[in-house]
Amino acid sequence: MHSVGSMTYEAFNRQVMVSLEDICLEIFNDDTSTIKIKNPKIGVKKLVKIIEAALKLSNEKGFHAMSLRELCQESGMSMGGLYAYIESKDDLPRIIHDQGRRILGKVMSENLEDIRDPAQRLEMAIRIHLYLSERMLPWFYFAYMETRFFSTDVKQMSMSNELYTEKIFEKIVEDGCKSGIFAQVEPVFTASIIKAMLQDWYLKHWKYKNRKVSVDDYADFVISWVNGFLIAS
Amino acid sequence: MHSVGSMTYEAFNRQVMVSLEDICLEIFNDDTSTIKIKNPKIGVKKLVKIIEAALKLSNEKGFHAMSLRELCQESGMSMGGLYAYIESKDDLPRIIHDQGRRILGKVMSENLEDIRDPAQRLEMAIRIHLYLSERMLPWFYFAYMETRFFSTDVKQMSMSNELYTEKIFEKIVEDGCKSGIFAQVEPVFTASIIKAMLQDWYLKHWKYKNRKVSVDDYADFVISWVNGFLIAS
DNA sequence: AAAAAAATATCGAGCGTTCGCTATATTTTT
DNA sequence: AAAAATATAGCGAACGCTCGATATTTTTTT
Repeated sequence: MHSVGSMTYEAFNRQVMVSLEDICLEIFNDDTSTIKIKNPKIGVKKLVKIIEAALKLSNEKGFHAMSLRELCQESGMSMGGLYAYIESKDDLPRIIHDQGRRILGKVMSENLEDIRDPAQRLEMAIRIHLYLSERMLPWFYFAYMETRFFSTDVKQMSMSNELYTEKIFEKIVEDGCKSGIFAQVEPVFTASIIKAMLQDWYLKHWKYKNRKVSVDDYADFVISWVNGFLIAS
Repeated sequence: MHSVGSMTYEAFNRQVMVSLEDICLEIFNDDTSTIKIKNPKIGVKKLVKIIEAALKLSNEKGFHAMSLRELCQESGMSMGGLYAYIESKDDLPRIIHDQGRRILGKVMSENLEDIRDPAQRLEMAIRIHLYLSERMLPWFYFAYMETRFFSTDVKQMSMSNELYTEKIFEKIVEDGCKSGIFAQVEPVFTASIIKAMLQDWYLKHWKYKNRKVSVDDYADFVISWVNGFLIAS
């Protein structure tokens, strides 16, 4: 069994390798119908640039307000060139969500699979989620703020993503309650509120940055709060 | 001193009168330079329709994606008619924020002014904020989701709004710590997290509606969680 | 290994459409 | 009839998107 007491953001960064290139290669190989580029070396490199530029501009001024001409300038390509990678502007959110979903799923399951104790599992889940959102902040922000604008299928993809995370916390709390380690609480409610705390980190990032609160500080505080409720009460 | 134990959403609705007409009359009287309508009876009525329509469409598809032609159709007026009430599309967020800020400030201060006990004061602040956000859900959603897109002055107005609320909670927690009623906690952190919980109510409203969680249920749960942390630990 | 040919990737001007906005005409109210 | 409010037609600009031309890379031939 793992010892999770010493997990920090620094350790997370050393341990968890999520290369944007790797994920973009997967997307490149999957989306052969929309991506008209053959050479993976070229395609992946540009895909990375497109996603980074789209996230940057969308988070600054909103996806709708971002024009494709701006996106071209930011990612260093032309209108025509861009359209070798997407079929329409609405393709972008799908590509971006694809990328995030793959990483989130991979990292969460990898880090939780061999921790059995509910309290340790809960702490690890909270830390991993916070650390990953710190590392992929633009993606988390985008996924939260822009989802409501998109087509039904992208919206559903995003919602299932959200429920996936929430279910993880529900399950842990439920197990902890059953085994008597946690107090008898409502798992659905509890998971909701834990999630709200985790989201506050990436939605109000500027606030915590201004106050010089590190992600480790925040993680410690959330965990102490959750434990205060689940164990003391 | 008030007894706050029995405060419910129903009681809030009976007690707290926030008429959209009244607020729009105030806006109408203040914005004489931008609003070119003379007759208050006509002007206020249309102003209400414009605000309601703008909130509805913005929350559905985003402020940027909402065209003024759609807004005209939804509010039952023509392009020319609309421009008797606004100088530009960017006027709308300012008017909407104006309206919300007035109500929020009024309701919060009115309901908190004569409660001294920190625990009661905290509970009342949580309930009032939740109940008000339930009643003015489109406004709260709009204020949260669209702020980042707007001009500097509207953005600052919105941020000062946010800090105003946060300061209320900070102050209460601080007082409670000093007087020994609450455990020794970090007021800034604690206020942040309480705020995150309150925001979750109006940001994820569909989720709680699906689960048939009423705003009273949610308020009870938040308060029990906060008390669990502030008093038990 | 150099040259020619083919395949791949990039470019940017320009398409039709819709945007925010306004000048002018018309209707309604006083 | 004067004033106030509304409706309409249309402006220039910017939008998403396309397409023929061009540059670059890879493959084939000599």
